[in-house]
Amino acid sequence: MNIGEIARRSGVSRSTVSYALSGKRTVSEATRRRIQEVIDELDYRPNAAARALKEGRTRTLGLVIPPAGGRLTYMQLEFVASVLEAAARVDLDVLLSPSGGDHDRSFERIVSGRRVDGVIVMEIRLEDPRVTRLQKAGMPFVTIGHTAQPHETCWVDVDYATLISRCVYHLADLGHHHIALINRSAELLAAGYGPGHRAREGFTAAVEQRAVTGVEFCCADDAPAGEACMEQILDAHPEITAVATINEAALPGVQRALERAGLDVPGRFSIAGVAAKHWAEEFRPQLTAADVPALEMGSLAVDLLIERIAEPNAAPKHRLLAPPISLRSSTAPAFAAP
Amino acid sequence: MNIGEIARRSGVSRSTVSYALSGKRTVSEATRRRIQEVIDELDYRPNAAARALKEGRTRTLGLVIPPAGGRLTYMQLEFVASVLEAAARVDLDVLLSPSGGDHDRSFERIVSGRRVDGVIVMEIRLEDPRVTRLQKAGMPFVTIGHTAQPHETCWVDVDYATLISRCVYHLADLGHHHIALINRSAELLAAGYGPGHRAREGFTAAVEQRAVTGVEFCCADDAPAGEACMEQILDAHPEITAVATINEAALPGVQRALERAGLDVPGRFSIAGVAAKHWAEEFRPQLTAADVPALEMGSLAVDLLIERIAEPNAAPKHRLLAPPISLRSSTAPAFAAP
DNA sequence: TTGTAGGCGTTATCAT
DNA sequence: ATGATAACGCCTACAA
Repeated sequence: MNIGEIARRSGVSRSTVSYALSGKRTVSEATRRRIQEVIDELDYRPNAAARALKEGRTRTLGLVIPPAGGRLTYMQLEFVASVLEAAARVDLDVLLSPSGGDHDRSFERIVSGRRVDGVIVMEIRLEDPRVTRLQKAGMPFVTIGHTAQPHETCWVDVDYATLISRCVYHLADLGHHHIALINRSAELLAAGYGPGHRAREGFTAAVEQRAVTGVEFCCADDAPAGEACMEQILDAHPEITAVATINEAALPGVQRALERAGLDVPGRFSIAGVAAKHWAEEFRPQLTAADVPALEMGSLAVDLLIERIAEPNAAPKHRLLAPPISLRSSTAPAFAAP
Repeated sequence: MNIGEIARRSGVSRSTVSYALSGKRTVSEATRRRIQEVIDELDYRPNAAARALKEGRTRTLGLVIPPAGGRLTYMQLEFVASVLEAAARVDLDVLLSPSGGDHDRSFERIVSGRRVDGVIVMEIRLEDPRVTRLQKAGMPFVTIGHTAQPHETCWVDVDYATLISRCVYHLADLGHHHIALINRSAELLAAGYGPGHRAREGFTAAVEQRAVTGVEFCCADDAPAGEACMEQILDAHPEITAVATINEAALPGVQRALERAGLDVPGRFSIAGVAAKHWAEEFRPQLTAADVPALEMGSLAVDLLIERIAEPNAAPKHRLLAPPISLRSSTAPAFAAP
């Protein structure tokens, strides 16, 4: 089914059908209705490829997610969902590319095959070959997280430094003098993963400012690692009474280790962090945390990208989000031995 | 950058470039190399829209996932990841459409806009308007789960009836005489959600065959609902000593309710179910469960779809998977009061 | 071994 | 208010 067939059946020319559809020139009400009837009957819809070829745009966005191997965290998942939703709202389709590195075929297809009008890239590293590639290809893009050259590109990010600082302040205010940071994995940090580095910075700065002692632990993104990490903390640093964390996937394990050690939260041990709201509320007791606004970030990223596609040469825009900390039930004054 | 430019710079005609790329006719080694050099230099890649228009296929698959509102379970997430991976292996892109109902714009764009060569649809209902729509549009598709007319379509599914039966047999063999089924939500069941219905069938049949008593509970897909449901079971049916479940998302809540009730698993209470392996292993103690082979299902679905695209009129193929139950640590002989 | 030319389905310019 | 027509970039039958 194509526009020619619709034209034939409605007894008009193809251009009239096209204009009736786009509204870019006036079409008499009578013919418009006749055309619409035929269209409805055959449920015709313009061929996307032909339109893309002619218009030079695909009405499709690319979303580059971490490679399929690693599991998505709830935060990432929520973000993907919100991008899909925001794109659907403005009638854009989304092509997913699970690629981390540089020479990924699916990534290459998307950028140099002009399959999409713009790209959103998740889980950006401080030095990220994908960003370089997109810049070179002249493909509009927005990143989630930013590189070491933040002023050059469009991005949306969470201000992990500030948020972790706030967690530390909050814990210090409650009388905790020895605080641990449970960061993301050492590999991720070594690879230049921004949130990990910025959490570290915020932690170090806050700890110093409040004159409490702070120890950082790296931890892989899953429950068993969280359990092991928490055990190690309790074992090696019995003086520690509170943790701050950006590693939401480790939380169930952290929780388990504390339970096993017989440490009541928050009576004997406090936890504060940065997490998806859903995750924070599943924690028992519910987690005092900065609720990462993943939903908002997704639609923000889509908005920025659409803007950038429209004006590829405008100055890059960024948004650094620092959501407030939601006080829930996982923090309390430091336990004072009777 | 287009094929004409490559041709110009290599001093050959466009067709020669095209043939050099596709290999569909012999090109002298010398010109082939010259062309390749130019291509590498400009990193040219054929425009996907032009190619799709000419060839009548997009080299893209559609993946219809549950609408963005509801959260994906780990099983679903794993499935999505495996579809992406399987598609990437054969150089196909994947367009995601989050749509449940019938008149979804993104779904319509995909099917009647010829944006994809075929579609994989998740979370099929027994009567599913999307299936009808795809059939009417003549779009090749594979469903995850099947409708009430299973012979008419291609699908991959998990044999929930058999798996839940096996769970019940296992529990009965251990001496449990009163067993509960924690099913998915009542709304889902009412909407004709196949897995829920088949779990029910398998449960009823197995309970009858082993002459034990069985009670079914519906439960929403999240931890709080699981907690409430488990509490209700313990409260209303103190004789029950074991549950079988297909509701993996409820498991953390179930676990919590049992802990709070002071019921050791598996000493005092046994649990067996159907879950993503990851989920089963996160449960404490690790869950005796049929590990849903989500990864395998994804690549199976992609294979079936590719086959169907190639032979749209062949007899529909199906695969009903019944993975074995992995014995872990959540089931034990029924507790005998001393 | 290589070149020429037509058409895939749209949109948009020009003409009526 | 509407029609004819040229292009978008690619592939491929046909010609040389």
